[in-house]
Amino acid sequence: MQTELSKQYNPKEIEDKWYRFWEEKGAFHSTPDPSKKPYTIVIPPPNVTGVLHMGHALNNIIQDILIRWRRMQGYNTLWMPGTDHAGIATQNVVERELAAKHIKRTQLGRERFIEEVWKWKNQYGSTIIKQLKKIGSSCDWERERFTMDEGLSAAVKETFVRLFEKGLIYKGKYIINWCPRCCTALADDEVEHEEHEGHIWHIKYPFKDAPHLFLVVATTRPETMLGDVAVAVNPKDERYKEMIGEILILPIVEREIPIIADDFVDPTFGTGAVKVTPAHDPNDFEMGKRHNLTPVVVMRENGIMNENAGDYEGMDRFECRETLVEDLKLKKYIELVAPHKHSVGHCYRCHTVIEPYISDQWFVKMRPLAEAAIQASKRKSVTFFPERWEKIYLSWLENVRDWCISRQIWWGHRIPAWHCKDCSTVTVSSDVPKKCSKCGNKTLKQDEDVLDTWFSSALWPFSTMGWPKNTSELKYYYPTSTLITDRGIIYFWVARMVMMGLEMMQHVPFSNVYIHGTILDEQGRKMSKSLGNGIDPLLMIEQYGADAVRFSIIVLTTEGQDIKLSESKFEMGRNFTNKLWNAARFILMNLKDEQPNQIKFEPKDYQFEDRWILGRLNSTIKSCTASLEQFKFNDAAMNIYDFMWHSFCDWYLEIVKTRLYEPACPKDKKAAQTVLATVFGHILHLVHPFTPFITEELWHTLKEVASENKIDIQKGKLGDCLMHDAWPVGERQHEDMVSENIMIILQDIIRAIRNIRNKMNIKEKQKLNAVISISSDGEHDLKEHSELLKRMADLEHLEIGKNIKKPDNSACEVIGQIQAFVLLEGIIDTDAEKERQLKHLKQLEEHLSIVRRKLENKNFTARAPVNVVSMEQNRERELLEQIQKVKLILEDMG
RNA sequence: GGGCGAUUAGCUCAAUUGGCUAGAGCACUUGCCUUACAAGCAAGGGGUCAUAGGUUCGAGUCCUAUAUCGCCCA
Repeated sequence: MQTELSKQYNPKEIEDKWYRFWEEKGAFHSTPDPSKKPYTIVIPPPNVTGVLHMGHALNNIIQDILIRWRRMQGYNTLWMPGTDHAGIATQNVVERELAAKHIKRTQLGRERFIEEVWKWKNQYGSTIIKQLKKIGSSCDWERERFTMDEGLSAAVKETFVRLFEKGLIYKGKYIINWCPRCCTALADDEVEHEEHEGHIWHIKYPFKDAPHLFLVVATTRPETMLGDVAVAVNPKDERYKEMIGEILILPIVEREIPIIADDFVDPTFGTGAVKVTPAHDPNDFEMGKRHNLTPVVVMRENGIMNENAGDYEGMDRFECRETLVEDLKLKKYIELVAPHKHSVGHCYRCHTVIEPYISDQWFVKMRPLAEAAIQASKRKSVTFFPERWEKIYLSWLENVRDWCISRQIWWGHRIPAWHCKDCSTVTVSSDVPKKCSKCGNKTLKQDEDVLDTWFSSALWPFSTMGWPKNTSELKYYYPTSTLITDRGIIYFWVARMVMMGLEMMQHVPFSNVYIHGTILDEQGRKMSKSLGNGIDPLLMIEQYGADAVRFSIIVLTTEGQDIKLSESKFEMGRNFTNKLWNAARFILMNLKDEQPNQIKFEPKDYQFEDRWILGRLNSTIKSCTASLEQFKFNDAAMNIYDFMWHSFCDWYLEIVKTRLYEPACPKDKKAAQTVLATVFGHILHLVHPFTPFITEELWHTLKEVASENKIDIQKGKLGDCLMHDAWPVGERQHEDMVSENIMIILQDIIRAIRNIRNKMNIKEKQKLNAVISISSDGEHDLKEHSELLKRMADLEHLEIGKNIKKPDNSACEVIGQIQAFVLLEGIIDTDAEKERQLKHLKQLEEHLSIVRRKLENKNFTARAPVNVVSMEQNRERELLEQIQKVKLILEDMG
């Protein structure tokens, strides 16, 4: 192995290598093992048509962090991967490809078209999987599933049959959301509503018996009037009370339609009289049922007007609207046209305006299923993080209507229902039935429709484990642990998985749901193809490395908040990985010994800085683990970042250099080397879930160089790769608040001296002399560390003592009870020094006044907890002392 | 119309659930190519915590309004 590292980290040299290494070792693979606790995540299956975007990246980085962390903690972790067949989306993609070759799907026929889709899937379907590997996802690829594969198809059929037999699936003619471009029904939540600046037309409907009199109705979709079968008013509406039961003549069509009374009509909307079009409006459909009206369908499936539209037959629905309005105007049937803002539904796959349409469809009866899902979250069998999403989940379940599951497309799970040619009985079965279940006739025809893709996705947490077979996987891994997803599919997917899990498995599919934020562009807009504001994660990986992308994204991810992203944000992660790399470079250079010996040393041989860094490491391990347990990924990442950079590199590495370069004795050097390598090894472990590639690379090198040089970096046995190594655990023996507190004081003193040096324009290399005076008893503690102080502050001579008087020609800094004097004979800038002291005095006095304001408040001293009061009292005393010192210095300067 | 979220340094975000002088990263200023790292080092400057009330000994944090922006549902 190469142990000489380049000056700058180059992710390209190592990332693919390690991914291959892990995959070849089968390092991601999990098998049921009852002696270990499982930790399971099922991936939100991306569409086979999908290409990795930043949202996927974030989603999968989080999953990978959890999986890698839990794996290191000793759980038997399974991250179940796979893709979704995305019925409409995939069919659209393949249709578009065929269209380029001037082929229509209908020309091919169902079977040949489906062959084409499979061909497409086999060629392009793995694109997103390859991309997931690029970002380092440690999925169990041996178990990769696809919603259309054999096992999952069996699960879909089984579920359909069971629900049907239980009466939870039914077929019937209802108003559904129809996409005239995709030519299929959609579920309610597959419709996206948008505010449109439209119009409202007030149309005059003449009375049959008095053609010069009119009833005026208001509509935003005038073309549907062709299908009107009544006009409705509120029975309590005084204006129309007398007219109920009268007959109107539908303009243009000249159909006779009655005026009916229905409580549903809102008298304050429009004119208070509404046209009733049961075939083209959900409310009117219900009203039609209540009044026994026969719906008139005026549109074909593709949005073209049909024979019931009379002269408008053959026109597109919007063309019809325009023409019809013109005709109504000409014939003076329009009373008023007003601009009107209203929400219009669009197909979530192709954005075509949705048409409410009466049609024969399959439905899942949602109430009983939803009720169980509601109870599950109320008793906390499923917990949302952040918890506010529970309300969103509940409100959907509480108001959900029956789910239209049939789609009039070809790509998907064909409904396992067969219609008898003779008695038209429907036989539902997971195998092809030989005869009609009622009349025994053998000529059966399978239902043409396929199921909503979300129907199969809803089964994902158990269908991927082999259900309906009772596999060992199912027994071991189900229910899964955590689901990580975006808020956009709480209804589509999360709620439906809970319903199906409860119904089919009698158990929720996961105990925790973590909802992460959405990635936005710099201006806070959603990233979209049409805006062209997306950032390609693969391009970013190419430029900055996968680890840098992962780390940057995670640092930006504060719990559940959206993330404004720009390319430059990735520099942060790149700098972090480069810092890690160079820290490793330094350590590796300094572990190398000409004649490595097994030098024995005891814990008592550890120096102050060793104890300090081990203590800091210990608390970092604890806080980092605690953050991960609470899904606070950015806190965990920043914790390690801060420790690695600002404690380990900035201070420990610098302090320890003398021990490496000019050791007092071999033991001392060995101790420093051991601590250096041990702490860095732990850092690599802690960072590994965030930046798996670079840490794996550095760990292997570190391990090798350490063992060559007989440096024991980890008690116990070492794993063969970092990703299978144990997650660090905090150890009491390393807790060391004493060293931590002393180090804070030493750092303050060093910073103070450096500050003076800087303010007085003294070159860094120029050695200075200094005096440190302390007004309390801590002088021995300070004296013990005088070598550290001298080295870190670049001092030649240092005198430490109690209450030493300010030396002449010195600049001073007051740090609590300590005064640091830097002797500057001939170089001191008196004015600058005076200014510094005055500024400090002002700060101290301001602070004192804040503290005094509190203490002078009798209510404060009486009611605040004693510790808070005594804290303020101590502070007052300290401030007074410091002010005194600064004043003396100023006096001394004249 | 209903619900949710956001508003803190020039920018992007934190703040352990009400208690030290509100912290990071980027940007900025000054000085350094100091043999791990200029993707770096050292030292700095920078905040009326959206606004107005209220609760409290004490509010960025809790309550009530208001404003602006965003998301979801109808």
